[in-house]
Amino acid sequence: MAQFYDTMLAQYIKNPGQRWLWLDSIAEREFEYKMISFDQITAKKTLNFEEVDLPQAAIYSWEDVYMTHKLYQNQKQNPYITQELKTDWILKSIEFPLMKVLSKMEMTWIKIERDILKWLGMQLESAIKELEIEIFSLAWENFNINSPKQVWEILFVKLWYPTAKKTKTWFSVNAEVLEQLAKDYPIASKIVEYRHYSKLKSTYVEWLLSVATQDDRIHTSYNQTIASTWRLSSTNPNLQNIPTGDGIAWKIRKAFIVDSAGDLLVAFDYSQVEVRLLAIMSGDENLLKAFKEGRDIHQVTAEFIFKTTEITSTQRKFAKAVNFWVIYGISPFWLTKMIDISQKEAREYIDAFYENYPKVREFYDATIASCKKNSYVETLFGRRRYIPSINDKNKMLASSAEREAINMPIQWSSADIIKIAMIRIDNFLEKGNFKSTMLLQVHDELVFNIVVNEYSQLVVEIPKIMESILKDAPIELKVDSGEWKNWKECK
DNA sequence: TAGGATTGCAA
DNA sequence: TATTGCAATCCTA
Repeated sequence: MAQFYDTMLAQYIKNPGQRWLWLDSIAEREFEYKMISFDQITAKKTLNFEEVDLPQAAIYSWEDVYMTHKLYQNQKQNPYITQELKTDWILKSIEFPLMKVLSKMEMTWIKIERDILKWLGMQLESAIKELEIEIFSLAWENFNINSPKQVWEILFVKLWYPTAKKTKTWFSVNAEVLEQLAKDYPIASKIVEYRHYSKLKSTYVEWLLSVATQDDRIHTSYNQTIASTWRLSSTNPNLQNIPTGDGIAWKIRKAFIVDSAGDLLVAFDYSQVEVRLLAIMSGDENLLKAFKEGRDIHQVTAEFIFKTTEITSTQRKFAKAVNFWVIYGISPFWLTKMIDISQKEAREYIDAFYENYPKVREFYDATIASCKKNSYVETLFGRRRYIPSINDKNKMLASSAEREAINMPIQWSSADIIKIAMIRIDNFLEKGNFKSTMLLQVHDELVFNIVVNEYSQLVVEIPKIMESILKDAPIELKVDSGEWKNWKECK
């Protein structure tokens, strides 16, 4: 394997929260060296680089090379990037190889069906028009519904509706506030509906159409050094936030189609990675047992909490929220907000959870204690994140740091798992000379364009690779998959 | 015209 | 009173 190294990725892995990772920012920060900027040398881009005086261009280029090398030397001596901390391993085994996989994915364009989007755009357009008329008549005047300020004026100043004021810097009129009002005032629900449709129209339908090429293909850029969680992010367009909802929203996914007739679009997604990781990392017997028996984890938690095997759908919903709480570390207050229960009940449910998954509690206590002592937590793969605020005198800050400390090792380990899976799958496809291609990554989901005669093999092999990332774990990960003609049907 | 504030979509 | 992202729109500076 060819040797390669990336100073930006190394810098990022050291501190994913750092915002400015461009070479000139790092040079200034680490070496107090101010590099010549591109703007400077091209007189604010009025010149092409070829037109720049050769001596100047040479110095500019020399700086790039020199500083990169200097940074590389610096990183090699940095105690953080050593074998001991596994950072070196993560760079060589995950981040660097992933670069190649991502570049391939960026060059492989996903196809869309313009007509579906255009048709959808028209549907949305007429729905928006109708709602606009209704809203204006309910408000007794025309105004800009997209302007929060004007909505506020109409609802609370002109119409004197109860000031359900939820302030940040001003009065909020977001969906949550409006839905409260909607019980008594139809205009509020109309505005919510209006916003929903116009969101879909401008952010998805129109945006996708505008970034699509002549031959109806779009591609996204994956950023490997943006997220403070070491996850990927996607831009131009962002394909990681395409709606999944049930209404008109899901029709957007219908527009993502196969490359050529006969192919299949297949999505493989990790099922409940976080809870499985919690089981693996805490070693909790009851949690592990539930997974070994292939049981529905929310059902199992519900049985623990409500001490019966006859679980209603509401009880399952509650249990699901409790599982959610534990993984994300949200407060009991939030739990009462998500499901309609008292704080006392929320406490009881949470206590019941810990009672029945005792090692989860131990794991959390140990994680928090170690974070308090060392100011950092680590993921399964040894990525280290410093959370000094855990020892802050400010109680709010400290407790939010505690939540972060228990949430991070679980949630962020999954970012590595899928990255490793992507590298292995790419290897597998390359070695076997497969024509099928990896198209998208959406945090815990991978989408492929699969050529029909490779289907039977890949639909077995890809999940197999994804599920076996953690070799010595007591339980395997689980991947759901299926065959489809467009992305919408993947769900 | 740039950028903050608000809003809402995903995992 | 969970986290991380990207993008649209409005509106002020």
